[in-house]
Amino acid sequence: MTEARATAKVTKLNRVERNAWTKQKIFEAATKVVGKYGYAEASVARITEQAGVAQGTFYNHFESRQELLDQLLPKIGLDMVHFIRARTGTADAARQEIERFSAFFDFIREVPEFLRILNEAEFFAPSGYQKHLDNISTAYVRILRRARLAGAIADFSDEEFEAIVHMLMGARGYLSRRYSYSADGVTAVPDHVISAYRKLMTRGLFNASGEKTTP
Amino acid sequence: MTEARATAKVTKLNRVERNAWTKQKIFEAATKVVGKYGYAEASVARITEQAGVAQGTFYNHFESRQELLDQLLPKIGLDMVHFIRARTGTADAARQEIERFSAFFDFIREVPEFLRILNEAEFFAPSGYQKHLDNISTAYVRILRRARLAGAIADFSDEEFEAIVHMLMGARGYLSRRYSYSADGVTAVPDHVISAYRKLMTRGLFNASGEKTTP
Amino acid sequence: MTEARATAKVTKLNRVERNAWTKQKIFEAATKVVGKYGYAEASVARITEQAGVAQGTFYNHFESRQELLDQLLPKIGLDMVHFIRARTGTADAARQEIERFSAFFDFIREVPEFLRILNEAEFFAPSGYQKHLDNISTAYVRILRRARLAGAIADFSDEEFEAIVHMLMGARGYLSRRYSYSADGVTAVPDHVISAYRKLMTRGLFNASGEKTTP
Amino acid sequence: MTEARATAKVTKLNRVERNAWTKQKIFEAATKVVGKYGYAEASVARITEQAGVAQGTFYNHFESRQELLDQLLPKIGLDMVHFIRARTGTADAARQEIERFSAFFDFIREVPEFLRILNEAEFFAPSGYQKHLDNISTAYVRILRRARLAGAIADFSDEEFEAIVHMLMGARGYLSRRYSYSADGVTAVPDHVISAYRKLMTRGLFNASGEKTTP
DNA sequence: TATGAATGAGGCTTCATTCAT
DNA sequence: GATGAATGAAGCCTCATTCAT
Repeated sequence: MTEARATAKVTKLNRVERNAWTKQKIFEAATKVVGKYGYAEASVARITEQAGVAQGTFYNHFESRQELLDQLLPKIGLDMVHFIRARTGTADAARQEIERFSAFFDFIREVPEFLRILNEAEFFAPSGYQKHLDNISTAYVRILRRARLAGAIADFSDEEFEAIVHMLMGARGYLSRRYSYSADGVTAVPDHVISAYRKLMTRGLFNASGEKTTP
Repeated sequence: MTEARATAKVTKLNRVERNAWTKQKIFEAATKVVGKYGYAEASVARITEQAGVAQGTFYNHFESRQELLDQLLPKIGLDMVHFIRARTGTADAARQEIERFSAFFDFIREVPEFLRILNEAEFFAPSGYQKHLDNISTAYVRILRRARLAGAIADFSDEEFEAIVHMLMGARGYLSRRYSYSADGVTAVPDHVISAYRKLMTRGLFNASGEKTTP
Repeated sequence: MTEARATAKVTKLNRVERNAWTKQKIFEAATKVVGKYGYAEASVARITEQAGVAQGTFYNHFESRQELLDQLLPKIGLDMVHFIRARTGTADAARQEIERFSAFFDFIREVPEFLRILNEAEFFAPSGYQKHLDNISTAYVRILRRARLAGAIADFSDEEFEAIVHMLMGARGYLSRRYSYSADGVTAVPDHVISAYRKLMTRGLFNASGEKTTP
Repeated sequence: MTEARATAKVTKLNRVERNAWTKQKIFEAATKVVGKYGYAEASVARITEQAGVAQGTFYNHFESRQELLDQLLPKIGLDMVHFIRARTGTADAARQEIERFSAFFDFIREVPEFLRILNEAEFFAPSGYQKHLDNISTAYVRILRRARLAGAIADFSDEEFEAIVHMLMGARGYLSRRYSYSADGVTAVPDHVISAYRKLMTRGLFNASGEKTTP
């Protein structure tokens, strides 16, 4: 009895693992395909071929093509959050913002598919996009609030924070599209872009600590 | 102007005029359809039906569906430039920027289709999108340069201007999507959004003349 | 008539005629396919192949596969009504009923596809089936009423007529399935079937004029 | 009895019993599913889900989906025969026929799935349908023969009996479909239907003893 | 130039059945 | 015997584009 149960458990675990692995394969294939061809060209046929499974298999793991597409961005978005958090030091608030800004572009180079997945999601995976936006927005506002508490930001209301965060996200998006796309991959963001961002932020948002104030 | 032409009667037109008239009808139909359903749903069948012409007629005026889609944004984009220019006064540079920012959202309410056409163009009409971007970007950089010449902006290089412009466009796009969409049309942008934008600009970009500094 | 048109040569038809001709081809193909394989196996691919047109063409003439299937029975059903009417003489009511009964089976032999199209329609083309049923039922009830007026039937109410009609239709369906199907087509109904029907009707429904009353 | 077995607890069954129990569960599930959704929607997935077993399990008990579907009607058909027999009294032949007719509709209300299973079987489970037909037909003919022997029916040959039986079955089928289906279940057959049937039978088939003309 | 039917590739999804565990 | 993921064929439908009238 005990033995039987034991082997049953192992078998089941194996099954579960196999299952998860297949799903993971499909996920990765989708990431690659969407990253390379965009959502519009990410047909189930293409994804499953890339994953090396039959088309029917797809529907053992996802209700529909859309369901997968909607899960794509939030999943990678979390990876991004962790990545950026790990790259943010303990300097003052303004400097941390610059670090986050830079880390965002570092992540894009690390996960080249991310950019396209992010940018197109709004129209091809709206519900996934919304989820991602909420994830990022709330985290970001929390950061700004903390900075305000610490005295690094003055004169901005919570509502204004939310608007600011949308501007920042929008700015990053635009910049990344303008400067990071290239024929064969993603390149570094030019220095002048970062310097422009720093100026805008340190002067416009933060209590100018990020810039060496000329005496 | 689009509207004027559109509402003109179809009376006694010669061959050339009839031709242009038909093309114009298709253009307007496409604007409506894309504005309402998005590029993805803007099939040739739908557009020609809305225009009241046969499907085949479409290909007498456009090489392909994509060609029309690519022309859509640049065309309306110019309308927007004119609209904003007409709404910009002669105040100081910082105030003018705020005026432009507001005028942008006014235009969105005036031409409700614009928002969707603009936002989706990046992915469904990339070449048209690029053209629009260039149009706007060069015009905008020219404005900033003039402001710098006039002493309203200091300390920004031409390259940085370009980056700034992209950030501004990105910010507007995000904000418009966040605050302007609504169930039955486009609503006004909340005041706190405009105030947040003003603070960011007047402090971060311009030589703080846009804010009345309380003594 | 359907047949006449169908076999007409395709010589110099104008647009409208060509269009109707194509639709007719699809109709006939569907009749053949459903008659031979049943609705379930009547895929659009099979029908269009039989019709000699592309699959896409199908949807220029019918909204959906179901729409065609639903039109099939009522269309042939009308042919049947005409056929039976033409074979009904001017004898007394009871004899006419027997004539109709026989003509029904004659029609089945004339249009062998009819049987299957009729029998399966209830489940595969319910709305078309309903329409056919209404067509037949109202016509039949009218006939019975007239017979009652003429004194050939007594003692049946209108409601009972409706029930009777359903029984008659059901009986025919069953009988046709039982006796008319065969490996390579449809065979004649045995005499004893007709005689059984006659007895049931002339004694049960009509005022026994159809039988030579033994003195 | 089916129901009794179905609701029995799964306690302490040996191998053979467990096996039969599983098969029975699948049977019942199929009955429910086909009764509710029809054969066409009765996918193996749906049936096994309803039965609470894995899809693979299905194929340990049935060669194919079709095999199960073909067994469905004959099985329930026998239940029906028993049911009707139990409700048939010892009155004269004509009255018994009316009793059977009524009992048929009673059974439909008792086992609501039966109607759909019966009606659709002809096309979705033809071999099962044929088997059922043979079961019923032979039993019915035997009854009529006995009535003839007893002098209740005259003037019908054995072959004619068979035709009559098919008519009766057809009539019932039609009537049940016409009068017994309803939005939320099966309703009683209207009185005028039964009266119409009685008239047809007592006059057309039997030696008019079934109708007592009240003076 | 205008028309609109014809085309056929390609998309998403379902499903009976198999098979390794 | 039970399980359930994997398979791949097949189904319906959409749509940009072509072409004869």
